[in-house]
Parts: sequence; C-alpha cells; structure tokens
Amino acid sequence: MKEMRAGDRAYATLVSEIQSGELAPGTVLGEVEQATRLGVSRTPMREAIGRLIADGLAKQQSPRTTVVTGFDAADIRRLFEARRALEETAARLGAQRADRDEFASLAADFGAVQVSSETNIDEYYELIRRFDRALDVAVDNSYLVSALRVIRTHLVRARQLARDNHMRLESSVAEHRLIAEAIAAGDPDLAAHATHVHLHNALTSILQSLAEGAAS
Amino acid sequence: MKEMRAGDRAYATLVSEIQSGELAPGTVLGEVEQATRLGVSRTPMREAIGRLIADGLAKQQSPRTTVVTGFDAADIRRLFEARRALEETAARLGAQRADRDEFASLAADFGAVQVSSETNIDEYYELIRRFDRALDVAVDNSYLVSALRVIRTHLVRARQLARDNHMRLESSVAEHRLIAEAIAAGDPDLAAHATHVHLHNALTSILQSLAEGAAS
DNA sequence: TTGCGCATTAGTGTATACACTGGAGGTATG
DNA sequence: CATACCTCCAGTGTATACACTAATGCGCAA
Repeated sequence: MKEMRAGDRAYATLVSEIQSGELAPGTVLGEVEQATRLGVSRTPMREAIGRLIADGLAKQQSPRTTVVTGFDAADIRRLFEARRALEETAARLGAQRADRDEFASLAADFGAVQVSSETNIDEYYELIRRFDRALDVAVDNSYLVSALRVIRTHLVRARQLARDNHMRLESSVAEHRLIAEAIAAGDPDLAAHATHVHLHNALTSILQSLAEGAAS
Repeated sequence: MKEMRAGDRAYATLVSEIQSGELAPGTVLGEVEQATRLGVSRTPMREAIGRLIADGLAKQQSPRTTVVTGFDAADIRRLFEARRALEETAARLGAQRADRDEFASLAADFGAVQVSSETNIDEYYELIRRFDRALDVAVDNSYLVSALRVIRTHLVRARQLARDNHMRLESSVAEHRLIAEAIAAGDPDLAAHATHVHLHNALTSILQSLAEGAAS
C-alpha cells in the first residue's frame, strides 16, 4: 500500500484511470458511485474529485454533475503553449543554477542509452523522469514546478492518445542530451532553445501520430 | 451572500486573510479552530484548507499541522520568474488571437486614466483587472490561464508587502498601454517584450520598496 | 538533574446521517 | 398531441460521530 490516506489513493487511482482513458472524457463522476467502486467513503472521494477539478482533469458540467474533461488535438496545442513557456524558463534557470556535474552525468546517460530495442523504452522514460526531477530541484522555484506538475499530468493524456514511435524516441533522446549538455555548460540560451526545438518536435510528432490514427 | 457553498466562502475568506497578512506566515491552521471561527463545520473548512495547500498558500508542516506559507523577497523573485514565463506567453498569444478593437479600446483607456490623484488608484486597478480578464479570454488556453490564476493569487501577497508608490503607478499605466497597443496591432514580439519590461520594472519597484521598508 | 518511557489528549482522517435542491418523469389540461 | 406543472428522487452539500495517531506532559529511574 503506497498511499496511506484513502483520499490520496482515490485521487491517484482516478488520475491514472483518466490518463489511461479507462475513464473516458465525458464520463460522469458521481461521488457515491466512485466511492463504492474504489471502496472508500464519500468524504475522501469528494476530496479526490475536487482535486481532479482543480487539476483540470474533471469539470462541473452542471452544479450537480461532474464529468471527465475532454482532451483533443486543440487541447494538446494549448497544452504545449503553456508547456513551452514553463519548460523553456525551467531550462534557462536550470542552466544558471544546476549542479553541472549532475547534468553532465545525465547527458552522458542520454548518450549511452540504447533505444534500438523495445525493452529499453521503460529505461528511457525512467531517465526522462530523472532528468525532470533533477531540473525541478535545480530551478528551485515552487511556483514554476507546481505549474509544470499539472502540465505533466495532462501530458500523459496526450501521450496516451498518440503512442510514441521508435524514430521519435531516438530523436527525443538526442534532444534531451543536448538540453542536459547545455545546462551542464551553464548556457541558458542554448538550454532554452534546445528545449524549444525539443517541444516543437514532440508536439509535431504527437499531432502527426494523432492524424494518422484518425485516418485509420 | 456571494458564495453559496460554505466551502467556497471559507476558502475565499482564508485566501483574503492570508493575502492581507491578517493570517501571518507560520500561523497554524487547525481545522476545528478555523471552522468554528468562520462558523462552518469541519467538512467545508477541510476542503478550503486543502485548496490553500494546492495553491501554495499553506503547507503541511508536519503530517499533523498545517501552516500559512512564508513569503519573502526570494519568493517574490521566484514568483516573477514564473510570472514572466506565463505572461510573456499570454501577451504573445493574445497579440495573435485577441479582438483588436477591444485592446485598442483598452489602450485608449490606459491613455485616458489619470493617476495624479489618490482617488483614482482603484480605477486603475479595476482597469488592470479588465485587461487581465480580456487577455485571459483572448489567449483561450485554460492551462495557461489556470497557472496564471495561481500566480496572481500570490502576487497579491507581494503587493501587500510593498505598497505601490505613485510614480510607479504612472509608469505602470504607460507600460500597460504599450502592451495593449502591441496586442491591438497584432505584434506578438512587441507584446512579449513590452510585458518583459513591465514585469522587470514591477519587480524592481517591489524589491526596492521592500528594501526601503526593511531599512526603516 | 536529565533522559527515557508511558499515558493522555488534541487534532486529523474517515464514515455516515441529514438537509436541500435541481432534474426527470408523469399527469392533466388546453 | 403538445405543453406546462407537479411530484418524487437521485445526488450533492454540510454536520457530526467515531477511529486512530502523533505529539505533549508527567513520572520514574539512573
């Protein structure tokens, strides 16, 4: 049991289910229904749903009914507009403040990881998470990091809609390596611009994958 | 009665009290204590405190006690780092998407407002709010706007620490006018850079006012 | 006197009961 | 047959009772 409090468990479960699409957009989130389903009482479930609304994963359609929010290509564009603003700033600040050795080490890891085989996908994602965590610590700005946390929550939905392909993963590794190197070198402009390029490519890839999926 | 739900009223009250400093940083927020004080039961008060924590206005010092978060000059700097990222992006997007007539009208209002007399301060702040609301609508991006909403909540604390002086207000009006004009002209770069300049001046003014206050 | 351990308690986390309201469905009437 | 109103109910909003835990204070011993 990871989460001690029932409210946290309920929240984590619902977030995961919305991210995976198990709870599809438009699904009505009745307090009693979800509470009984997850085996908690209404009080912690109510708290969990409140947090979903605060995150933008659910919204009150009417004063009486809460539903899972929609998430389409237009939302992904908007998401990346906000993400660009925050991540470029984070990269810039990171380049000014980060422990250079740590990011040099991360850059080396990005250089070493092999994405040629399917089995290494998880390893790659874990490396990304390490990078994000290190950057969060480096920027040392709770306002920025909190905003990014919400963005990343929604980003999972985007990734779910458009599964990454292998060529994109390889490029993404190279892009992250460049960002890490820029931070390690203490070059804020390069870090910001490399992040811009990375997010542009990521968005393009997702939208293209989405278009292909819609065509099929 | 503005807010129907007790939870919303409690939240609004606590936010206001934290922003004004009535509830000083470090103040312990006991559920029972605050609930009885504001005349609600623990359930809505608990929800209100949860939202404060999500906003970063309060934090769980220990698993058992929640306190009002601190807010010093370093926090103001961090706040403006995040604010710059979001507001510059908002201005840029606004210049691409906004109704030009509306912002031309706003620019004219900024040009017309007289800040020479004390009585017009409220009028000026109301104009700012109109501008912010119009920009929020124009950018049409809930991710960005939600993040900005939190930032603005904290910004009130910064303004409370360092009351604006008159010269600063006059400059601020002129800066807003330039931003509005840039948006009306559909010039994203100018809008973003004018926003950068505005935020730089605003931060400088706040920090200077803070230093002067500390010296006295 | 100081440190450790136990009992007490204050305060959170959860469950549940009650109140109220908005909406759905049925019926009656034009 | 359509529409308007009335009734009923499902579901939220709030209050409160219960459970559990962590912090505090007291006592005892070294």
